[in-house]
Amino acid sequence: MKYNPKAFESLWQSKWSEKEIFHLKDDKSIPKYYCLEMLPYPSGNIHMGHVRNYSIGDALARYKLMQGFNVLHPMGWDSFGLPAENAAKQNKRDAAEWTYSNIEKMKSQIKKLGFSYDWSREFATSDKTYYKWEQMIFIKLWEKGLAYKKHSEVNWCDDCETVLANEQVEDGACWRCGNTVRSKGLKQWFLKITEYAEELLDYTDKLPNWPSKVLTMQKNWIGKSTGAEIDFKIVDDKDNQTITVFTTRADTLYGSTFMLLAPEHPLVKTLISDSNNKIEIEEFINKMAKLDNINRSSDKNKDGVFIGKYVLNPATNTKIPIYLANYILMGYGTGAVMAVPAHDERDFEFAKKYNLDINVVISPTDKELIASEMTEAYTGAGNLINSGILDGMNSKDANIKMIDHLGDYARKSINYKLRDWGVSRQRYWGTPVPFIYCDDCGMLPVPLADLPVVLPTNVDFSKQGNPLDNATDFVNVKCPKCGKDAKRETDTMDTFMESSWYYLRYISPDCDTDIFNKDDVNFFMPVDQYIGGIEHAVMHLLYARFFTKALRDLGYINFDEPFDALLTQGMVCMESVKCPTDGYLYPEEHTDSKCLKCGDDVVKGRIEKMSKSKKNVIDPDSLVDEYGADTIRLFSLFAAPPALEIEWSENGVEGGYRFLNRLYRLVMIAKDTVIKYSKTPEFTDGLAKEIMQMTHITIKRVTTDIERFQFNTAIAAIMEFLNFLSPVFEKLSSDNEKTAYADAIRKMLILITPITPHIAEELWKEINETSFISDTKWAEYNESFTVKDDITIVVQVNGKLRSELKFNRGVDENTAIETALKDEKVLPHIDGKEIIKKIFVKDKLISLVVK
RNA sequence: GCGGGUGUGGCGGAACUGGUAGACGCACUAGACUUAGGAUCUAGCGCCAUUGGUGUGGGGGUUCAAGUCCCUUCACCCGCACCA
Repeated sequence: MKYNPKAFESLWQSKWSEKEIFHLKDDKSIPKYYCLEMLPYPSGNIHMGHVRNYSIGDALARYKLMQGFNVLHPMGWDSFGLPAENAAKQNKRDAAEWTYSNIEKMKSQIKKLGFSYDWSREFATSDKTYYKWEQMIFIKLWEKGLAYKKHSEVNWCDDCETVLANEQVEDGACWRCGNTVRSKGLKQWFLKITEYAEELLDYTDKLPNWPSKVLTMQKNWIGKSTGAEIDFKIVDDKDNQTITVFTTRADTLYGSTFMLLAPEHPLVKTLISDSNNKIEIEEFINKMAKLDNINRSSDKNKDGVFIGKYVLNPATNTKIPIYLANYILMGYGTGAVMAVPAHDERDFEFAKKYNLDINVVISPTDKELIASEMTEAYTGAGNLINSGILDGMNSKDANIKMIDHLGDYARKSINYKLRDWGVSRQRYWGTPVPFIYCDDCGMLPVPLADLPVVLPTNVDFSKQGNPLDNATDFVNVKCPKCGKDAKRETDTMDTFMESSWYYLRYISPDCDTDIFNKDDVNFFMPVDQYIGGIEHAVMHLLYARFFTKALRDLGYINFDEPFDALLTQGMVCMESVKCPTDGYLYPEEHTDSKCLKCGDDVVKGRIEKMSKSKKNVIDPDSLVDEYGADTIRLFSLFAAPPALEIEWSENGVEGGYRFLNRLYRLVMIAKDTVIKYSKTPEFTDGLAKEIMQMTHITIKRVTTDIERFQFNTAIAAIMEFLNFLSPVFEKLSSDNEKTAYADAIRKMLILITPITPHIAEELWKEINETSFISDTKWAEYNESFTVKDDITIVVQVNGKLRSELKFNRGVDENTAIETALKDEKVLPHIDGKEIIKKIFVKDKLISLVVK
């Protein structure tokens, strides 16, 4: 009678599927619970990160189902993207064929883990029945002015031959392939996410169930600064032009001794037209133009050039020189800055390099600043000096007064770092942007009746660039307005578009009359719990929030935020082994200490995120074959709380397997008793009472632990319960004791169901239960049964633990303290001393202070 | 540099509102059973020593009582980074 998961796991999976017990119920009177895990990219194989993500989600979804919620727990595939296209190119396989066969493979791997997905809602985002509606959303956004096309400098990856959103550039490199990103001018589609900057920021304070880390990252990404725009008159300008700067420190205007412009600033061309060092200036501009944004900002050295012109500082009315500078970005603010070298580090460096005036206008309280002696800018707080009307004020007041004082020359202004989302990709395997270009009628959306614009198959990958450009059948089209020959847009959409609204489509995946069924979406949204990796903190999670707000404003939905609660699970890590000469090694390439390739000593002990390049990947699929799904699920949840990283440990997995073995053995030994004694036990005394107390204490612990996602401690509680029950079986004598024991076993199986559902079903069947344990009602506890009668009161003397005393619960203060004062372990510490304080904490502790 | 986080046995980690630090698991030690097995069971297991002392990165503070609260300091991890 050995635990043999292979004998029954797949059997139960088929039964669940056959009886559709995880399908959403068509009944809006049942309270809903939407549990969602981030949908995977179908690379072809699941990895441990998936297993962990889905084990967490599944434990929660199953728990909620057992609690009686109508649980929506879907799964699908984020199936557009570059790898399919690369496979098509390299292996001459059709991208769709490659993608859908990967989906089949991954689906069978996921299914072997026994997750409670409602597979009837499954879709792939590359299905035309999905992206049809994405095209419709795109057109609706365009109609509302939230999608537009413009020429722009974009981040370009030569390796992937595509544009990257700002969010997809990491340290100047492509987030996908790591290649250095360069700037390139292209006509591009954008979504106006900046229109929602303020609301997206505002709501970061209204998402209490999101990790603060994610919210902070989004806040920083949106990057709001409140300040002012100030106009500076250009000296001796025939057109009386002004240059507008953005500043957050209008209070320091008296200290502004020069102005800085971005080399691309639109006024530069006219300003330098009659300059006598025009050649030098143009050289500088060309040098900057060659460096792209990324390379320019990675060089922290200050570089600039004087353009021979001046503006008037509107506060001091003095002439100050205009420079071009490498660190001024055209993309932020107005591309022009009032430099205040005394109080800005960058401006200070620049002033030192070019020998420009430094005027102190903020005086710290503890010292006097002397411009000529300063070695760095003073950016701290202080009071205004050398600032005329502002003298003596603090920065905040001075700021307001300055703007006010300047009248028409200044106005309050808000700036964001957030840029509009560039969604054009010059790639094949993505959703076609549904637009048509007609020489006569201009750019037109594809009529809604003609959607979807279907991605063609059999495109030619042999030429450089976007294969769609050469797909003549696709490109050549009649103008929907005038009927003449026209061309299709060949840009496809960023794949983050698909993941921005898939959670809505799950609710009515077969809806063929609209994007989704609005009533159902309004009922089942928002997602109650979203679970996924922290790597999506900014990109996906910000885009999805934006989509939700945009769809709300288009009238499709009536809520503001898509995800009520977010859980970001930690990484799955594993020890890596590195050889000084041969790099990372697979397990079979080294012994305990030596590299089998070259004989060098290996470096072990570094725990790193599992990745192919570090050769420290464990394949979940083969682990499932070896131990069964339950063991893998159990260990994934037991090793650490969900938010922390876990270190995969073979020994730890074995430990989980042993536990399931012990569970299986005990239930098989006790099963006849469990079957025979099926009534509710009476809460009396002795062993029966003890068993019942332990049962109810465990139910309480597991319930509260799952509620706060502490699956590790929930499992620990069940382990303790099993450790308690195992030796008790042989001690059972009375009927009530046996009834209490049988009840305990049943409850234990219910409690473990969300974590290890297969063994729970199997043992449930063994004790002659005919229903599925998976949709059995969750165990409830009686608070009064969780309270034990005998308690231990600890005695501290001067804060040190001296004794433990047994009492009945509720013992009164006097009795307890009197007993403590006579206790032989306490006496030596109070003998001959004066007791100056006695503290009594009911049922817990006595603290004596003696002198 | 800015922002966020984490420091508890040999290891992963417990400890709700301050109230017996180290639950549970791994590893380890000893023993039992043995057709010798990396199975199972029993016992032990923070550190130092003899009663006892000491202990949650370091230092200080509040308190009868601090892993938990306050100040300070160190180390590591993550995110952003010339954003005016």
